[in-house]
Amino acid sequence: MTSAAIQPQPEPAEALHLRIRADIEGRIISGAWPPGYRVPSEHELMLQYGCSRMTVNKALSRLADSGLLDRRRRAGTFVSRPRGHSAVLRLPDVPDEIERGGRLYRFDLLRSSRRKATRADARLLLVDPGTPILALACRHLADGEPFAFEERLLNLAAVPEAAGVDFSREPAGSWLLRHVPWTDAEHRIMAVSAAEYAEPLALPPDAPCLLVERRTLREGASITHVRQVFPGHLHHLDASFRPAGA
Amino acid sequence: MTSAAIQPQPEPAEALHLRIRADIEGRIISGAWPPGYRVPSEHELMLQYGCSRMTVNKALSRLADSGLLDRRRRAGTFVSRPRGHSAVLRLPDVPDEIERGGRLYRFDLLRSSRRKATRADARLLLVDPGTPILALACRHLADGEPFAFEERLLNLAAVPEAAGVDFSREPAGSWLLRHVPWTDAEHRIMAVSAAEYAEPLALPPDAPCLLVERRTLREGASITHVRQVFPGHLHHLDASFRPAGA
DNA sequence: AAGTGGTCTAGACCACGAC
DNA sequence: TCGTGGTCTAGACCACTTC
Repeated sequence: MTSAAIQPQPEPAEALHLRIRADIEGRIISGAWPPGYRVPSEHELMLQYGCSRMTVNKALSRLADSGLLDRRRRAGTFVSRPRGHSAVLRLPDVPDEIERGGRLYRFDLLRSSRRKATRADARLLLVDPGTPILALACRHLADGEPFAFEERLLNLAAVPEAAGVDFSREPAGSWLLRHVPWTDAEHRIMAVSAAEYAEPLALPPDAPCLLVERRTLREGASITHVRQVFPGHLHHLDASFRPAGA
Repeated sequence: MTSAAIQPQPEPAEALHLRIRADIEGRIISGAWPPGYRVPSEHELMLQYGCSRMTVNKALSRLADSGLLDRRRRAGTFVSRPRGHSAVLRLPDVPDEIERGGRLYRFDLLRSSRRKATRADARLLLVDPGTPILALACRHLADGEPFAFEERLLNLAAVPEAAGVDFSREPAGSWLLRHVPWTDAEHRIMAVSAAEYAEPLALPPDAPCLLVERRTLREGASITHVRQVFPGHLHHLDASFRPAGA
C-alpha cells in the first residue's frame, strides 16, 4: 500500500488490471524484459501496485492467454520466446465487404443442383457419400465487375431448412451466417491460376488468383464447404497482430 | 449453494469457470442460444452453479473477449451476431517450418546492400528517405528445392546491431526473431504471378504465387519490411477458428 | 429507481515442481 | 520443502443504462 486505497477504484480513466497489463506489455515490447526474463511474482507485483493478488493475477493471466507470458507453478512467470508470427485474419462476408467499400453488390447464381454426395463431394464436405447436398456456384460482383467466384457444397442433412431457400435471391454465405451462426471453421488460403474460373471472372486463364477454402462445422458435423476465388490483382487479405488481445 | 461448497474447488478435472465457459459456449455453438439471446445474469448463473459471482464473471468476461458474447451494463449479456469469419493465422519462421516438416533447410543470400533509403524503400518501410537501411534478397530451399523467395528491407536506424551481422550465414528473419522479439506487425496476403521471381523459384513466369508482405514495428518504429513469395502449387496457409480462444 | 456488469479486496486451500 | 501460480469466496462500491 502506498497511500489511499481502502476499496474502490471504480475505473478512473483505466482499470488497474489494465494498467498493470499495459505496463508489463510495454516492458516486453520495448525489449526491457527480453524473452526468458522472469517477471516479478504475483506477490511482488501486488506490493508494487498496492493492490490485491487477484488484480495482478487478472493482468498476468490475460497476458499468458495472449501468448506473451509463460507461467509455471513454483517456477514463476517468464516472457515467452516467439517462434514466428501469428495474426488475426478477418474474412468478412463478401456482400458486406463490398457494400462497406461503398460499392454496389450484386451476384449471379450460376449453378444449383441438389444431389446425393459423390465421392468427390464427400471428400470435400467430409460427409458420407450419398448424403443429400446442395451444390452451388455463384459470382459476386462489385459495381458490376466480377469480384469473386464461389463454389459451395451444403450438407442438407445438417441444414435441412436450406433445401427450401431460393439462393438466387440471397447468397448462401449470407443466409448461413444468419441461420447457422457461430460455427467452427477451417480455412486454407492458396494461390492458383484462374484456369476454369477465368471465364466467370473475366480474366486470362493464367491470371493469379487468391483461393480461400473453408470448411464449416457445427458440433463436429460438416455444414458447408466453400471455395472462393478472388482475382489477385484486386484482392488481398490483411491481418494484424497486437500483442495482447487489445 | 446446493450442497457441499465451503471454499476450495482445487481443479477437479476442470476448473469451474472453465466448465461454465464450456457450457455457455456449447449452447451458443449448438444454436440453443442464438445471436441476440439474452444470457442469464451473473447473479442467476451464480445461483445455478452454486459459486461466487467472480467465478461466473471470469467465464463470461473471457467469452466476451473472444467475441462470442456482448456485455452491456444494465442491459445484460447477449450472444453476439457474427459478421463473417475470423481466424488465427500462424506464419512460422521459414527455416523452422521446413525443418519441422522433416526437410533439409538451406538458403542462398542473393543480394545484400547497405544504402540510404530511396523514396521507394521509404514508402515500403515507412521511414524517412535517407535513413540507413539494409536491403536483402534471399531464397529459402527445402531439400534443395526452391521454397520461397524473400526480399527484405531492414531499418538500421532502429536495429543498428544488424549492420554487423553476416546474413549469408543466418537468414535475417530468424536473426530478427531472436534479437528483436515481440514486435507488432501488419500482414498482407496476395496472389501474384511469379514474374520477376520466376527465375530464383524455378517457375514459369505466369505461375501463381502466394505473396506474404509484412511490416514489423516496435513502439511505432519500423523495423523491417519483408515480402515472401511462395510457389502456389506447394504452399498454403492454414487458419482455424475456435470459438473461445481455447 | 433499480438491476446490470466492472472492478476490487483480503483472505483461503490446493497442486505443482524446482530446490 | 515451500514458494509459485490456479482457483475460489463473500462480500463491497461504482457506473451505466434501461425502465
